Amino acid sequence: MMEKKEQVGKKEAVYKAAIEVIAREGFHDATIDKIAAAAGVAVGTIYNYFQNKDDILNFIFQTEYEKRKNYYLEIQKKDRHPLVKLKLILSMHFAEVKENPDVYRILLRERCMPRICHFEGITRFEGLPRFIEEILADGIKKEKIRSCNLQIVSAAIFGAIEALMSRHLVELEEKGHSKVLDNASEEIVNLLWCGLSREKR
Amino acid sequence: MMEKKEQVGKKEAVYKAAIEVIAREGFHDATIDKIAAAAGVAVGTIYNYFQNKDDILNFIFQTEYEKRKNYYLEIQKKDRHPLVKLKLILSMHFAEVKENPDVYRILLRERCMPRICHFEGITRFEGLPRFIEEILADGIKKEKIRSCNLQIVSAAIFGAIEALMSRHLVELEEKGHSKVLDNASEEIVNLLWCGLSREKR
DNA sequence: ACAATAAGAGTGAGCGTTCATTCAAATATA
DNA sequence: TATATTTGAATGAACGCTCACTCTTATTGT
Repeated sequence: MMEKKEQVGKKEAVYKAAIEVIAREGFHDATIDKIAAAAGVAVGTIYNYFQNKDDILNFIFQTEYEKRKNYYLEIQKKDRHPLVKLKLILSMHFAEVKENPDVYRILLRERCMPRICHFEGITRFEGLPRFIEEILADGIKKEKIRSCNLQIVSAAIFGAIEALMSRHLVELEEKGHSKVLDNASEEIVNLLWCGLSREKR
Repeated sequence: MMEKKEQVGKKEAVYKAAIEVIAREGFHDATIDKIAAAAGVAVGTIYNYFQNKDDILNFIFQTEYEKRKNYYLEIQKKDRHPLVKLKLILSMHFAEVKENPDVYRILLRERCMPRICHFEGITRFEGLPRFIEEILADGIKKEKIRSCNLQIVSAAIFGAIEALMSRHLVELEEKGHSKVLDNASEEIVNLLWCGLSREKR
């Protein structure tokens, strides 16, 4: 009647199929043929929605980055103790990885692709620790936490988050289930608050 | 008739060339031709010392894993405070990444290859947090540090180490120099000991 | 002379990408 | 309403290129 024809969620279908296949086989072994088959679509069709194979991965990273960024921003502007904010970030990530393991398999595995210029989406992702840095900075300014080296501590926290999610996914693959993340956010926040010292406070 | 095989350090030459090329281009784009050229050797020669391309990467991981494992074991059996041991581990890694950035570019980037069965060397590497776990367990038993979830805390610490090294390498590539690791081990050990609380102890 | 090792052009499989063709729905025509 | 024409999404066989790996020949060492 008007507009284009029916592309009823074809891109969506390709997107979901790509996540499934790339998560299972890795980006390198995830051929266009496999993704097309999983999406129930012809090879050529994929190229109606994506420029090339790299573009698919980039799109995944972009999309998922936006989600996280928005959540980070929301948390950031709350008026809470910095460690409460950090706990929200931890819980968000841990809930997401439980709900969407495939996505995180990709984010964590393919994040370190070499090609410099391509994959803008990946480099964006590397900016997430920046949000943590700002939360810490704000907390120091408001004298809620002690002063520290922001770059180092924020990188360490983000690294810890990633490592725990990786650990969770490995356990999931090896044993079919995982309790790694069950108390992880409490444990980490507690560690960040009082450290490992035995003295009571 | 001197030895069973090998002429003067051909395997060593290939090994070093492989590290250089893989670090620069990533494993996928590091072709055998390039490695052979960098080693000043013919393609066929490489196959006298390595079964296939994967075997080269595996060998790198194996070799480098052994180095770290031995160092971890040495530290582990010292009679020191657990956080002193941890600091030694941090310092060792940070010194190594400064001295041998190419090796760590590979260890950190290619560590998350998908192929399950292959790359035994990589899965070995994933065992390193275990040593941290044991150091912590020992420290708790001897009442040097408070009790905590070993799996979570050790994974977090190892993740923090990796993240800081990655950060260092990125800065190095972007700006040509990096001070990220200059005070990193002190900062992290301090964080592990007293956390971010403002209260004095 | 005889292994042992090096050499590197050749080979074939795999895969990303293209493009001529198809065909059902949308629109125009009568 | 019935029929002709246009449109462009979908298709998938074919293409071309990139490697990992092989194999025959050359070189080196004893």
